[in-house]
Amino acid sequence: MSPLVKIRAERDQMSAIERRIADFMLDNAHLLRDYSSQQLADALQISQSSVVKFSQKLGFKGYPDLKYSVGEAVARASDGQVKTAARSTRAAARESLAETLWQSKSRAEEETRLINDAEKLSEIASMLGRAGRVFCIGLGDDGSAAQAFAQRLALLGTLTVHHADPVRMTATSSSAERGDVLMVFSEQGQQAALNQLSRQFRERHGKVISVTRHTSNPLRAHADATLLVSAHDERSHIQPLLYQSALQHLLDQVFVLMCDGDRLEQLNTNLEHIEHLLDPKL
Amino acid sequence: MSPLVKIRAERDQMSAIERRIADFMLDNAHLLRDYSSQQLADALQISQSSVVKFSQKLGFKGYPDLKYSVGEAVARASDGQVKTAARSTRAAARESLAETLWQSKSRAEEETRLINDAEKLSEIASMLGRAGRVFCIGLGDDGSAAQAFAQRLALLGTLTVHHADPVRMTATSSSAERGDVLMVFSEQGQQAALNQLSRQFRERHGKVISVTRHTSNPLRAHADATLLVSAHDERSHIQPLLYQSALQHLLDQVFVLMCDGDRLEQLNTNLEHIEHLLDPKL
DNA sequence: AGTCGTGGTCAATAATTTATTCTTGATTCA
DNA sequence: TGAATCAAGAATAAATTATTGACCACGACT
Repeated sequence: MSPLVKIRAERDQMSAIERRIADFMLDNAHLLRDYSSQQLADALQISQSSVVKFSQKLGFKGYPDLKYSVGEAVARASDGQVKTAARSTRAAARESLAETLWQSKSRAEEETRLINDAEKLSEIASMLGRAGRVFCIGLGDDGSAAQAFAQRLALLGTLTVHHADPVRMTATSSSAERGDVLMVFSEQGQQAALNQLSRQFRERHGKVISVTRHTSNPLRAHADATLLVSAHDERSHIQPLLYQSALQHLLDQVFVLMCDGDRLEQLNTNLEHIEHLLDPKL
Repeated sequence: MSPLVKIRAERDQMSAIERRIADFMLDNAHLLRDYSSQQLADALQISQSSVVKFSQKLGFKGYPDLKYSVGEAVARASDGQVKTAARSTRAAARESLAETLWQSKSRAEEETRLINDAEKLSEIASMLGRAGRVFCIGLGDDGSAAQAFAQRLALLGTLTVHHADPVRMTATSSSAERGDVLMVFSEQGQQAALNQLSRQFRERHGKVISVTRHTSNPLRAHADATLLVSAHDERSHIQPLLYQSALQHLLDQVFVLMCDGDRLEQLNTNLEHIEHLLDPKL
């Protein structure tokens, strides 16, 4: 996987200095060839060891290994540019909104995929599958996602409750028991009310799954399992769309993983019921 | 120029040892990443300095520079292959759920893009922008999408109401006036209640935008403008995911199209307000 | 407040890798 | 034969990279 995508994905939970390095590399990937770790450190006014540590944290053997990898990525990328640029400039200019927006979503999806490995998703899916009751909560856009997911779970035969209001949720969750699961949707993970709710839920021996942006945040820190989303765009009206899209894809995966034998049957039964419910109304 | 081409070109006038190095690089270009100059020398039973001199003779700053350059060349060369080779055999089988599901979504998006041309979307965006009031309605999954879209519109400063219940909606819409817009979300477009609501709305000189699957259906037939979604999968638990994704993308496009000067400003103001609303709760 | 632990940074330094120098030996040509 | 040239390797210098240990900041917990 491209190191640049990886850097982008991890950027959010980096320290200030690491983020400086990340930004520099993202901005000047093509110049990296001429930088030793020391020169890079000087350029950013940081220590050389920080650069090395940065490289290792990302999973590379060391700085030269990262550099080599970035070189490959740049080569690939600029190669691709040649191909598309050759497809006449007009074609690129007339690229529809649909296409560019979808590409942005794809990027977000890729970043998100990198930070949620398959085992973790399976684990979460089975956690939800085994759960006695599942509670979903989230505010604003997160609330929509939470609600939609709750409905999907319900179709699979899992007893699921959705709340938009943390206060009422508190009342409900005070009856939480071992085996119950709480899914908390909070992009920034900074909602005091939700964090408190989570703590309370865990005290009653319920499991908490957090769904947040890939930053270090208190909600995520205290959850039994975490779903992480990475999505970036400098335009404030685009970024939420990317976040929602990546989040939705993550939830869809969990949903699909839960669709095994029994539950799939249950789902089909429910879908039939719904169809019957609507059909006669013609 | 690719270093590999250069090496091949000069190979004929090299000394025996240089030729050994050249051959090794040409044969194992993709493995070079893991070789230091010393390791390469050991592998070929020659001295490390010979490797360095070889690099310099070819015009590179030194061995790492040559190595970097070979890395680029390999990346470029294998880039094209990867795209086609990855399609076949085991690679496809071991592709993750995330990837295959996203590919399905991409297909659905593409199909959907083809049946909603850009002009139509612009037209719908401006229709919503000019609207006095906007009403959104839908049942089940369609309801979630309708609700989320309504909230986005509201952030843009457009007076928007969401309903999940057609009966209550009837009451509201009886006050519809010229300039109002009704968006009806109904995958199959067969909901009698919604169709009747649409008719009633048009009688009161409101505009109706239908959002349905790309089939011939009564709802779509009687709308002033239509958004169409195409998404197919033989698996009953997958298809709704694709439908939702393609639908969401379509709505996102309309939203983005509406984000011009004034409204974008309004959006940013609202987002700030929301942030303020949440922050102090820490 | 206190302090324990954690995580991040840097300076110093160790380790590794790369580049240069210098010597040797082989070859050529006057 | 002997001077000149050049490739190659050994030794070594230089550079780059990696690790260590000390320090500080911050949050959690008492």
